Amino acid sequence: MRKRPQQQRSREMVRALIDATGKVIQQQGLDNTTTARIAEVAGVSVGSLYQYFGDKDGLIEALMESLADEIGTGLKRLPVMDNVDMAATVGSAIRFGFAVLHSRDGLYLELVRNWHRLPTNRVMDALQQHFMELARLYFLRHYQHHQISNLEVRVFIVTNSVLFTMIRHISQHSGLIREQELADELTLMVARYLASPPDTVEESP
Amino acid sequence: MRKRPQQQRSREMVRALIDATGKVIQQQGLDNTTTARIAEVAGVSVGSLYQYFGDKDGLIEALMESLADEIGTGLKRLPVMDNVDMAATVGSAIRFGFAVLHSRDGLYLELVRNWHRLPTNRVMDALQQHFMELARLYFLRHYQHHQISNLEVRVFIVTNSVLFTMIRHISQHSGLIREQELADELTLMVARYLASPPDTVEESP
DNA sequence: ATTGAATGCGAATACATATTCGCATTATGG
DNA sequence: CCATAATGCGAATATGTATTCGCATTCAAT
Repeated sequence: MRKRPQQQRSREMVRALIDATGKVIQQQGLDNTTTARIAEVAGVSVGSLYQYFGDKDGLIEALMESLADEIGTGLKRLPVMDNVDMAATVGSAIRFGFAVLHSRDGLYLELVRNWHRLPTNRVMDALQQHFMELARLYFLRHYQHHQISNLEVRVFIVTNSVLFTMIRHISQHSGLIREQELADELTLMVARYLASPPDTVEESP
Repeated sequence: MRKRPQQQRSREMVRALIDATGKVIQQQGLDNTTTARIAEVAGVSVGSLYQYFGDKDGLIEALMESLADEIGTGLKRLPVMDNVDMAATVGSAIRFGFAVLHSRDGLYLELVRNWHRLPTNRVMDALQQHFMELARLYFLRHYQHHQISNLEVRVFIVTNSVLFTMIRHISQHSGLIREQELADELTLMVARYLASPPDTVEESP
């Protein structure tokens, strides 16, 4: 952020600009998101935009940071320790994921679709770290008898698998597969995987 | 393709342009891939480029088509029916996936990273359809005793999970997780999932 | 009320890059 | 060889968009 807003009106403008950025990305897509349009939607001029954000990317970064907070808050509310049942726990996390992706009229969807050219990494890593923490707690509580030595790898796999399967489903497969079924199947896969002891592969029957 | 190349030299030029497109995307990234650079690398002029390709996207489409063939050929060579063991079969498919993503010096990686704004869908769908076919055959052969009613959903989940976990690993996590371990764990997850009967979730111990 | 700092403006500028077009060169059939 | 079509060229053009800058307006302290 180029300059720090000091007065009331400028703080409001910064807020309006960040909100407008989200709205424009959600409505026009990331590719058609221009500084001109953002300023217009925010009801300010392009010039003012550059008072507080070094460039367009700075604006987007600020948006991501704002959203990261939002997700963090949501994650902390997840009931992980209440359920003894692994599937139920995983299921609630997956439902939360779907809810986030569907919220804000597709803004999250557009952002994660373009994760590669955005500072999505910070959010993704935060998310993974959160799940890592949850998983650690869960296993400490319920699975003391068999150590999961490679929990990090498993959380990495599970996080990415679920996230991108959801995204692909929402953005392409509109209709052929019902979301409920997808959620159930994802839950099945993840719960079985996480509950299985390491370095053991079932033989085929 | 705007015009059909008739003479020898023009057919060679079209080939050179497609190859150059791949090379430039791989070396400069999709964002910095310009028609000027493509023409330069191909050793022809921009004007000539537009003789045979309506626009830049047409060129990229031609590239994708060419690569789709390459993948299709590779998939047909996969030994699916030889192994009775599910994990071995899944494992060989996953190794094939890694091999493709690593081939061509990161070209595939850059393409799939930007899957959303490219005609990757055709390739993705083809890939999924292939795996669907393989899965159907495999189950017909080895799992006649329990029907997998929702094979489509499962193949959808598995394909996307594996593909995007690989991509995330190759592009971000360079080092923290070894590729061998990731492949093994993915195999474990997928094999267990595909082998499990539908609508059944293990209770926690 | 005055004044200097903070804020706001948006036309003008800079830049990157896709696409065109008139002309030059090369191939092919007779 | 000639005539005609096919091919090839690349400077010039068109377009979209990020960023700047000189001037106008508003705030806040005295």
